[in-house]
Amino acid sequence: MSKQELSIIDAGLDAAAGACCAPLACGPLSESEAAELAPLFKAIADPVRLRLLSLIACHEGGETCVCDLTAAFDLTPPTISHHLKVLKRAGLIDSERRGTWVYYWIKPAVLARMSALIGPVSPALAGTEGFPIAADVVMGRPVPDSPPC
Amino acid sequence: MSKQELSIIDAGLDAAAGACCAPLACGPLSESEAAELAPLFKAIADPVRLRLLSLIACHEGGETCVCDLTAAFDLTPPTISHHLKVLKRAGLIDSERRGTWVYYWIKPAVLARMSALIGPVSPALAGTEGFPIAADVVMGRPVPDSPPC
DNA sequence: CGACTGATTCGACGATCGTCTAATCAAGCC
DNA sequence: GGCTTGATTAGACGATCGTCGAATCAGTCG
Repeated sequence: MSKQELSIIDAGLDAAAGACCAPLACGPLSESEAAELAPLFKAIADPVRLRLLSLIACHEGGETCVCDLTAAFDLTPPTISHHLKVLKRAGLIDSERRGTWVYYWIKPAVLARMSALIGPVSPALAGTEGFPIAADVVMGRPVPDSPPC
Repeated sequence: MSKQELSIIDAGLDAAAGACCAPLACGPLSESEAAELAPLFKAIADPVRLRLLSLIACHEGGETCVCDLTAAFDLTPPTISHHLKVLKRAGLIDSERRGTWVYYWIKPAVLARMSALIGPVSPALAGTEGFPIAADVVMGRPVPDSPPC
């Protein structure tokens, strides 16, 4: 059930990323692209989910038992379960039941694409192309000098 | 008015980024770090604001008149104004009145740091599904090539 | 000054969100 | 089979969010 959601997401991201070198900074996002991208950011736009994500991401072995996650918060198990569901529906994590316990792991692909969208250029390209934003980041003001695409 | 908010944000980001080489994937976010980071993502977790941001970011000259922005949506001026305010309060954009018109421009620094937080790893790894994030060099981050946490 | 245009603030409305308790499902063990 | 433990689902509640119309503020120009 989360599969087609994922494909939709991927399609959207591909569209957004494929159009130009620096998705956000270059091509104005279309209405539909924005509509597909926004839920991804909404999924991580919560302190609890942000911490959940980082707990899962940094756990050795790459996966984390739910019991370990609930223990890290002052919230009730249902609440944690709810947040995990939100993250999973967004395609940021996946899970599997093994015996009594359920394990969650992170899916870095979507996260990386979100990162690439906001951080104007993918890290790999950054070195070769001298992309604007990385350079003028330091200053508050925009530097209108270079046309990205 | 937005000044102290900004400093708070910067402090939070510095704390989050300074603690470790790969914020999300390495150090489990503290409660307070998550509390300061989440609003940043919430600010862009809306289709309209995402489009606003991209419209401003990709506009030639680096700044955009509000009138151009409202024209790009089916929403009323007050609504656009509201979204711009949200983005500004988050520290993602700034504005200035010049005569009759108000111009907005993007502040790439915060955006770049958000990007670094969620996508701290090279995209090569991102393609492979499933496993954790080897924390390595980040795009813009001045990570001293020191111990990977 | 007074009218006009562009942008924001104010209040109100329905919709969504985050959290909880209670109930249910899943697997292991007496 | 019947407990026990771990995790999720269901339903309810208050809080926050996105949008609007109306009113207000800021400049410009007759």
